[in-house]
Amino acid sequence: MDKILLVEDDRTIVSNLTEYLKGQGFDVKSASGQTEALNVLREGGFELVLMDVSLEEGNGFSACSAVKSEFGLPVIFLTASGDEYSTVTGFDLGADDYIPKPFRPRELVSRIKNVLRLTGKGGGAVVRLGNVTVDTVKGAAYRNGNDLFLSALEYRLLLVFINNRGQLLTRERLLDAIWDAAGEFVNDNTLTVYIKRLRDKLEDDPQKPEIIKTVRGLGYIMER
Amino acid sequence: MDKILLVEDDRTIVSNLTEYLKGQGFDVKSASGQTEALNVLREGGFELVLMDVSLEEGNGFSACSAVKSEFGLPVIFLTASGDEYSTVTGFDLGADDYIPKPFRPRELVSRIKNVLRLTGKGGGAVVRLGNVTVDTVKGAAYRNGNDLFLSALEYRLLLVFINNRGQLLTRERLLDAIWDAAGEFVNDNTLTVYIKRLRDKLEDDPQKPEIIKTVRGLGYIMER
DNA sequence: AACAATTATTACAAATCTGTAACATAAGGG
DNA sequence: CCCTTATGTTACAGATTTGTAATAATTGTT
Repeated sequence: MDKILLVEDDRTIVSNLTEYLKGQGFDVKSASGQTEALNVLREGGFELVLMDVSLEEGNGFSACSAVKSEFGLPVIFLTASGDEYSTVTGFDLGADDYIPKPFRPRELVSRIKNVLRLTGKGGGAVVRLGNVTVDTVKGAAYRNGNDLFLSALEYRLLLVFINNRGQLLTRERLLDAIWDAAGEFVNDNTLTVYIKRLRDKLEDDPQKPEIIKTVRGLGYIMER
Repeated sequence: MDKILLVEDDRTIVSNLTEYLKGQGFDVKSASGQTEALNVLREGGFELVLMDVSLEEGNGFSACSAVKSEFGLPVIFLTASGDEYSTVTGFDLGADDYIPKPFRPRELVSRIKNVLRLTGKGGGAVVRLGNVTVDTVKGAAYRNGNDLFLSALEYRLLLVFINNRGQLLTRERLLDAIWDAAGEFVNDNTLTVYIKRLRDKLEDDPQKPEIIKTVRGLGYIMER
């Protein structure tokens, strides 16, 4: 399960939170200060950092930047001072959420899961469409686990559908999204051909498309 | 600037928040209930929905699912009841943040910007590297605003660097990330050539790379 | 059923991508 | 400074991508 680092110097809080979060299925490590935190992070495998901003050495904010820049992990601030200044500055420094103490453990878990989902850590950033999986972190699409080796434009076209799932996309809008944005002028049929190429790679039965559907006279739509 | 829909039936709150958010550079529209909200959303162009969960018709939670499924927009709940139940359920239904009333306007703005950043709406999901911009939503990279037309593999290689910024990446790791994952066996020099191709497109002066740096004997690193 | 309009399919050259090899240059150790 | 090794550069052939055109199939409407 997701591995979390808790940066907190209050032994009681550490022990309580650790126990609670472990009970919720997280793998929890702790560190009592910034320096220790960075050392523990180097052991690798962490998905998120929970950080008390009332830390003695430094002010927590600088530690946040350090975590972000060296490890690229999401950070949630826990703080006693629920004042406006801290909130704004915390977010400005790249905190992904901010929870004033006292907080309820269940809310903490909700927010942890939420941040993991939003940041695409903990197994996110992947869109599933039937047998097809699109991983925008890797920039690749897979079908039944096999790399589809989409061409650059096929991939871009697929992203347009994915980012507008459930919405009808007109031919014009699709053409604009891929070709016109670059100031190209292409044959109208180019889109039709690309739709076919995508379907041939994505669909189980390209003759009966389930992923990219035609809405005659209007355009195409990707079902959710 | 970012276009936001405020769903709230209290006229006073609507007028106060609208004014404040407009002052912060947001384009704010409002709706007093779920049905109206969905109609307004159909006018298009929205980036985020702020939703009061103490709405009369329905309970706000179902409206959240509707917004998510039909428009794919991030939703922030505003609520009078800061109770645990609402928080958990709100996140479960896909809310991207949850702000109990009363809240400070500045905190609201922070959280809006944060959600826009995390969800990649509002011009987010874009990574800037000097003159180069990578938009993983569009699946494209730009230099001074011009599409670089990276090939599929060039783009994938770039993503590996971006997702590991500030970390040293060995040749082996890079080769694995792009080629070995697909079970390919390629010449070791293939990577060197791709590094050059990327640099030729990304760097201002490919002879003096600033974005992808060589760490002799160890690998390559993308600076932050 | 006949028709027009839309969408799908196929095939094809030109452009680009991809991997390799051969050669060039740069960096570090003795 | 010389030598070795790592990295950079260039050029090339084969594969793939890309856009177009010609043709076929489908759909909805008379």
